[in-house]
Parts: sequence; C-alpha cells; structure tokens
Amino acid sequence: MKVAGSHPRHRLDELIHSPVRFSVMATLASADQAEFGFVRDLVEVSDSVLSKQVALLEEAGYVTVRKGYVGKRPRTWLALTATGREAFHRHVAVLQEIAATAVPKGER
Amino acid sequence: MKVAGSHPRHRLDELIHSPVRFSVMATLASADQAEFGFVRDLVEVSDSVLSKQVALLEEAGYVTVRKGYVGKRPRTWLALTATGREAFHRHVAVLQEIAATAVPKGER
DNA sequence: AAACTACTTTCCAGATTGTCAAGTAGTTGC
DNA sequence: GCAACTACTTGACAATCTGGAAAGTAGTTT
Repeated sequence: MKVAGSHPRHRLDELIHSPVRFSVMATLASADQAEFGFVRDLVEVSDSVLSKQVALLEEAGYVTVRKGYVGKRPRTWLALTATGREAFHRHVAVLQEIAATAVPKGER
Repeated sequence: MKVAGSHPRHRLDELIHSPVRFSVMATLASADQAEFGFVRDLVEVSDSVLSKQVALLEEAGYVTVRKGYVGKRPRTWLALTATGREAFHRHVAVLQEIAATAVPKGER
C-alpha cells in the first residue's frame, strides 16, 4: 500500500545530510571523542565552518563539546551523544535504502 | 601521507547529493528507464521540482529524457546514461567510505 | 469551446553554506 | 610588559540552492 510520505527520502536527517556535518558525524562515530583540530584537519574545513557546524549539531543534541586544557593550551573535544550516534546510523541506513531502490519489473 | 583535498567528502558529487536528485538517480539506477509520472509519484515530488531537477541531471549528462506517446497521450521517459550510472555508483561508494571513517586509536 | 493531461518555465521568498574579517581569552617570546 | 600567537567563536555578507505557486505550452477529449 502506497502512502504519502513513504519514500525513504523523507526520513533523511537534513542536519546530518550536509557533507561537512556527515563527515564530522562519521568521524565522531568511529571514536569516543576527537579534538576540534583533529576533526578540522581530517575533514578539511576551516575553523569557522567547523565551529558553526558543530554548534548546530550541539544544538540538536547530536554532539557534545568539552573544553579543557592540554598543558596550558586550550583544547576542545567533540563527541557524539547516544542520540547523535543513533541518528547517524539511521541516516546511513536510509541512504542505503534509497541507494538500493528496487523498481519492480513491469512498473516504470 | 596527508594531502590537501584527500578527505573523501571532496569526492562527493554535489549534483547527486541533493536528496531529490539522489532518489531520482537511485530509481533510474534500478531500471532501464522510468516514466516521468512514475518517478514523480515514487519519489513524491511535484511536477515542477522533478522537471527542474531532471533538467539539471540532463545538462550534466547523467540522464536522458525521451518524449513519446502512449496512445495519444504524451509521455516522458527518463533513463540514466552510462556516465550517470557511474557517477551514481561512485557517489554511493564515497558515501560509504565516509560513513566507514576509521580514526586510528591514539589519534583523535 | 471549455476542460483536461502532462509536463515546463518563471517569479519569488526563505534557508543554507562558505569566506573573510574581527573578537575573545589566555600564553609565550623578546 | 606588550606584541604576537594559539585556539577557537562570531558577525557581516554574498552566492547559491530549493521549493511552492502560478502561468504557459501543446495536444486531446468531451
């Protein structure tokens, strides 16, 4: 039965879909936590872009930002929340679902 | 060795990344061809959105648009080009590569 | 001849994204 | 002790991008 809003596309998480945020989430998903500078260099974004995108992810409750020191130098650590991890996995599952779209023969 | 532009994110195809176009490409990837109306209903977009997005994919050489008739009613068929199919598969591979980001222990 | 089908195109408003420059807060070098 | 530097953060701003609404096109049916 065909229902409005049933295409998996509607279940994509817009916040995660942007390439930068997707990459940041993927990075954090593979580690308990990561330094701001490490993520910035790995994902290859500017300080300002990472800072702003992380603020959005934090607002959404997907990422936590912890500030501390390494010696006397300030350092910021990023980590996924449980919610963020779930949202990321769900988003990836939806992408796969879309990518694997199967149109039955006869229909087209 | 770490090189500028090496994060897989830079290899995402911006044209394919948009949810609507990604869904359209996925649909076409699973069939030889599909009717405009079929794709519109499956992906759940308006005529105008599908028409515009398809025009972009056509310009890029990813999709071909064939107009014909079923009886006396006009009908439009969409299909991926070989280039479009490759671009789609490459894009999906890059998404998987990002999703599977592995940060070595010790680094973070 | 008016309505309808199957799109296409234009106008437009709102949201997103990135760059660049300036700001903050504390630290180090001369 | 003050200018420079580190590690971000914030603000101003321009460039898209996207989608909705509505009008347009071309041919068909009632």
